[in-house]
Amino acid sequence: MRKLIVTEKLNTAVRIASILSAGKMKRAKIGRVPTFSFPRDGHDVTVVGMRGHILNLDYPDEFNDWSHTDLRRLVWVEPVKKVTEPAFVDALKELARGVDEVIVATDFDREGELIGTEALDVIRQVSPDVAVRRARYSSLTRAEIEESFANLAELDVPLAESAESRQVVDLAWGAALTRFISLASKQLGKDFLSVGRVQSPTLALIVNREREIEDFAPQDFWTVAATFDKAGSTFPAGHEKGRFWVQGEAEAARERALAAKAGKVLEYTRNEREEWPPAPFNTTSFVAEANRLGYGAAQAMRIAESLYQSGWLSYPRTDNTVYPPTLSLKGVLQRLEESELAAEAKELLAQEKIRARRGPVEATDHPPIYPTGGAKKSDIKRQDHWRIYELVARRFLATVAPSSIVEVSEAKLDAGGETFAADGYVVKDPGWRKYYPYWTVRESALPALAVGEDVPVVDVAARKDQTQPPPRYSQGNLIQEMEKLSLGTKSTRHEIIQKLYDREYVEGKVIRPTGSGKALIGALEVHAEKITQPEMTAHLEQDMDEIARGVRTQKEVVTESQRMLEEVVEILQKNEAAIGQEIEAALKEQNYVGPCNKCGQGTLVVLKSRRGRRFLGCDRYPACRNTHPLPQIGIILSGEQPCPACGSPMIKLIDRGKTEIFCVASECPTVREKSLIAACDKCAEGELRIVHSARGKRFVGCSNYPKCDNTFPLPQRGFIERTESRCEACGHPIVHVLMTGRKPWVICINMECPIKADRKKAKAKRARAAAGEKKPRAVRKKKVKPEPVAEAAVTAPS
DNA sequence: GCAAGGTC
Repeated sequence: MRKLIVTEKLNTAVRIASILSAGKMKRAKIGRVPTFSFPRDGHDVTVVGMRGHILNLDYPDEFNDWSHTDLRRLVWVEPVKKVTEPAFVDALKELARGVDEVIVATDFDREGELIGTEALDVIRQVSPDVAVRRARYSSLTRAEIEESFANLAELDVPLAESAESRQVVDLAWGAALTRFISLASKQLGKDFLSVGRVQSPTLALIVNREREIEDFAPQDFWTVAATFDKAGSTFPAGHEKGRFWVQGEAEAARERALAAKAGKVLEYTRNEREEWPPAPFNTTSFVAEANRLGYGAAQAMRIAESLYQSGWLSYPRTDNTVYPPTLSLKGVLQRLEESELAAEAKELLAQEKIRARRGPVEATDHPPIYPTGGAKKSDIKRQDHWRIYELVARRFLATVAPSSIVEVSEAKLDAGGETFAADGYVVKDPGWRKYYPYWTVRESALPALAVGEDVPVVDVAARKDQTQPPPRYSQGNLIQEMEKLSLGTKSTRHEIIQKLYDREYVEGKVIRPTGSGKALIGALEVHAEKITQPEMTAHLEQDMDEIARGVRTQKEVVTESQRMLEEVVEILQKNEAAIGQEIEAALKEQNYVGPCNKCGQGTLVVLKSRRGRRFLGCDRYPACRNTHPLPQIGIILSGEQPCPACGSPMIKLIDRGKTEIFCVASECPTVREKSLIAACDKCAEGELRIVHSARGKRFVGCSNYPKCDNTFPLPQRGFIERTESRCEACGHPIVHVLMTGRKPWVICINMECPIKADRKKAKAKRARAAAGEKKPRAVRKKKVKPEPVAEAAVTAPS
């Protein structure tokens, strides 16, 4: 008998084949698709792994023309299944020939059931009467795989249908509303505007937060803080009341406390407290943490997937925060002994018992994200990949490390009838913190006090403060909020956020909605509220459960949804003109910078080149061909006022909280002044200026480019200050690099400067000497910060 | 040129 086992992905195919064949499977390929064959119990068995969904729902081709499709009709069109992975479909068809039994062994979840059904549909085209069984496993351990293949079940048709209902509903709502909004606002082709069950409520979160910030009325309040002195050590204590809303009351409290000269200790406690290690990483917590290091959600996932593919990390798409008992913590530590973190791994291996922190979510999909191999920096060459690997490896180390022990003390003191609270927080034993340096703690000392004793008052101060609006979302916060609201899945949330950026609905590291993002949500809330609310997902989930339980049919659920959608489309169409105008106006305003400084008739607007680079151009193109380069990072807004020096429009650039206004004209004296380094020493015609590459890196280049190709690299961080001096050794310009809290760094811009070569040699010599003496060198941790900020006006060579 | 869900 011939049996075919179909899995969801290559990895599980390899694993299942090697378990069932005791490692003795034969590898082959059909086209580009790997297969694994072996004999078992007298049968010929072949395992093939797919690539997730191999089919996708779409409308028949005659509905492809957006401008000529009646939307109310589109709502009721039955979508067809189109092949998205032809190589896998071909391979399945070939494998289906002469097969007696198919065992669906895709992931044990709703989508897995549908993915298996898709494969089966293809197989049945070749072998209509093939027998079908289902293997259900929730982890890829030998025991569980053996068990699931010894107790095969049946394919769960209603479960697959529930997933298919989701596909139909998402496509209908997504396509109808996306087309409507794009047509109404005349944004067609690559500039289309999209709407969806997950993306629109996510965008609404951002827009609503922005409204809260806009509507926020800050309120003044005062705080009163006293400084006490216990035998020479002073400590601060805040007034118990916290915020005083009336200045006079704060002042009165301050004066009463000050007049008292001493505070009487009312309460004093001191306790040692255990602080547990952080929980193992699931996708959400990993992305949030990587985001704190400066990585975008999509970028962090891309790197994690790449590290998974090359065997350094476990599967990065998981909800689980509890290591399964089958994962050998000791084994992982032993592999890390081969890594850059060998010393840390050794220390943790020496523990009497190795146990891990359990996280709040225990799921069976995949283990939490952990390092599957011990990597050295030379194994992972890209610095951004290395930092992600190190983050995951250190997180793992922390989860198996001992608790941190801290001493927490609290005191209450009375001074002149006013009560003050002081607290101390001191790390006694860093425990896991030693292995996980990403979270810094703020320690505060509180001297030991005795209840009833008097301590002198050194000072009492009242400080004015203001209430703050809620903060904008970071990508990390947003992904956590999405998880809380069940918006999207571990595999899609980062993609949804990326989509909001791609559509230019949002911008910035600290996420702000753009004009079009606000206008879109504004219009949808009024006319199609459902699609802006997370509850739509919750309802769909319920419907899917009911289909899976056999309480309702796919047809019932889909028809009901189509009816609602038809109503929504009707309402939208009635208001099409107004909705379109609102969004168009917002788009225009969003891209407007000022009047054209060349032709005087058109306006300068932010445009995108074919390669996605943004630049300023005149809207009278091609009559006026005026363009100006723009920084590629940060938010671009109109500077509103014309440049005082040359009268051209100005731009406001917001990047990581820093706002800068500068003139768009690269020949403007204000711009030249900011970017000028010195006269070019190569061509004698141009001058050397700070310019930015396409990827946002700054360097020094000649203004005579492309005639003169003189360039020099620059440090990517810090403010570059021009000097009049030239290098004594090579004659190139000297610049100062200014960073807060550091002395100015004086450098010659020439990388080949003989002085630098000498220094390098000396450093190498020192290093050799140190190695020769076998002196253990302190590990110097490099502080790595996110991508550089462009602080000079951009004058890229044009 | 639509969505969201898998996976690379």
